Amino acid sequence: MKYKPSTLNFFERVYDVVLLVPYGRVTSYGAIANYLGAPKSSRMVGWAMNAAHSRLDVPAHRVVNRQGLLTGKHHFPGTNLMQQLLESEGILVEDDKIIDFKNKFWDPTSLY
DNA sequence: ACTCTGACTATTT
DNA sequence: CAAATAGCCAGAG
Repeated sequence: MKYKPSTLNFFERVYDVVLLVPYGRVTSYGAIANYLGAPKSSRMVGWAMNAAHSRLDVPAHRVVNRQGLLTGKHHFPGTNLMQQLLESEGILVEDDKIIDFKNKFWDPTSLY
């Protein structure tokens, strides 16, 4: 079952996927984009996150780049809120990088 | 319709 | 390993 390639729900889809991220786990923009069927639109995911700021309470802190770096931490209020949020979920972060990222990584395609 | 931008990623230097 | 480059796509002015 394929989704419409329309960009109509692009942001909504991103929000849905982020909301599906289990507690104590993180995912990457690319993974979300890939799940949406647009592995090349990873930047759009980040863009959606930017818009998510004005949207629902999207746990954007659970979304990091492929290296496990908290690239979007500068978009959060405060200086290290994102890191604190992650640490409060049991995710260790050091130097803006998630420790044992590979183990904490959650891929939406794993839902299958 | 055109141009610029960006919370990315993979590849190359 | 760090920095630079190119590809990529959709939103905003």
